[in-house]
Amino acid sequence: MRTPEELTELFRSSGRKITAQRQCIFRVLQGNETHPSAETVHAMVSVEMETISLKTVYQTLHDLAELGEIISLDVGTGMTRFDPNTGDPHHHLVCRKCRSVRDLVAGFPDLQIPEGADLGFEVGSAEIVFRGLCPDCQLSAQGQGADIPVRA
Amino acid sequence: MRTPEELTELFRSSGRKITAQRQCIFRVLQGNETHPSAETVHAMVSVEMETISLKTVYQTLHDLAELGEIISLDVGTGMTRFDPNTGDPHHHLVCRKCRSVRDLVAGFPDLQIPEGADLGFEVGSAEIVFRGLCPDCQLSAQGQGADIPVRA
DNA sequence: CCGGTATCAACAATGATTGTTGAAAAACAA
DNA sequence: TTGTTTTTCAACAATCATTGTTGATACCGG
Ligand SMILES: [Mn+2]
Ligand SMILES: [Mn+2]
Ligand SMILES: [Zn+2]
Ligand SMILES: [Zn+2]
Repeated sequence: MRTPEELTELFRSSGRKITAQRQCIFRVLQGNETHPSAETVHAMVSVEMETISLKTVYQTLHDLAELGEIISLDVGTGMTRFDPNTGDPHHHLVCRKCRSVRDLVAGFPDLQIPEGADLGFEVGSAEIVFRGLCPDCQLSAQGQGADIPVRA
Repeated sequence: MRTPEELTELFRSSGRKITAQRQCIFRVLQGNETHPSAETVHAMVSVEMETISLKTVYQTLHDLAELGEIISLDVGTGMTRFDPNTGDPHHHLVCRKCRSVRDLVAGFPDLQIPEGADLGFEVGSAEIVFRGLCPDCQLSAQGQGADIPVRA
């Protein structure tokens, strides 16, 4: 994702108008590595703008995704997560307990599908989701503690 | 997943009763490689039993998942898919257009996370989702044709 | 300044899934 | 066979993330 300033320019040049809400969302997303959901973005933005609506957040996130400035992620946590890190291709670590999502910056160049194993699919991309326990949840996982079920 | 006969025994020995509905679901799942959703299982079972309720299908699928006989999959198609192939670990090919899901039986033993890249996560499993176009959709993809958006 | 967006609140709707109820049917142990 | 327990069913309502709607107000930008 580009800087809020560049996004401002991009929005304008793509026929969109610049509002305080949108710029606030730009700022919140900038450098954010937590892969927030729309709700989470809304909560963060609400600190600065108490009256911003969740609807507006969804709209702006969709605009950003449409422009390729953020990526919509579905890692099975029940809510779409948004990722401003569009620069380097990467994979994700997902905590089974608290559902936090972190980047895993590693190549894995060996995702070549063996001859004939692709069943005729024309494969365009591959995503790896590593599931486990984040550092925080390892501490609080003394003995018991059920995982949060993955979506429904 | 075991055979319908073995599942019948397993259900009984786990305190569950055997019904015509459940056995019908066992049969439909047996050897099914399409990763059906609950709705799809319901549709298939309905051919034999017109009055079976979707609720019953959900219940039985959950029982089977609880017993480890099938796996619940979330590959971003909006509906949970069920996989009776619990024998060999494998990954999945997902069609961007029709959302069909097929097995990709390949090792990928090189999913070792580089030192320090795991951010302290205690990683238990890794799933790879390959996205692309299935053979059928390659044919009907002459020129245009929008992808079905991934969940929401 | 003016026209077109954007935002807001408030609300309804979606779609997959789960919960509830009460009645009827079936399973199965004795 | 009988009696207890489970399961199923229909018909609903509820959930949760997300999208749509409306009408009024605000404000961006040429
Ligand atoms: Mn990421
Ligand atoms: Mn599979
Ligand atoms: Zn955690
Ligand atoms: Zn397809």
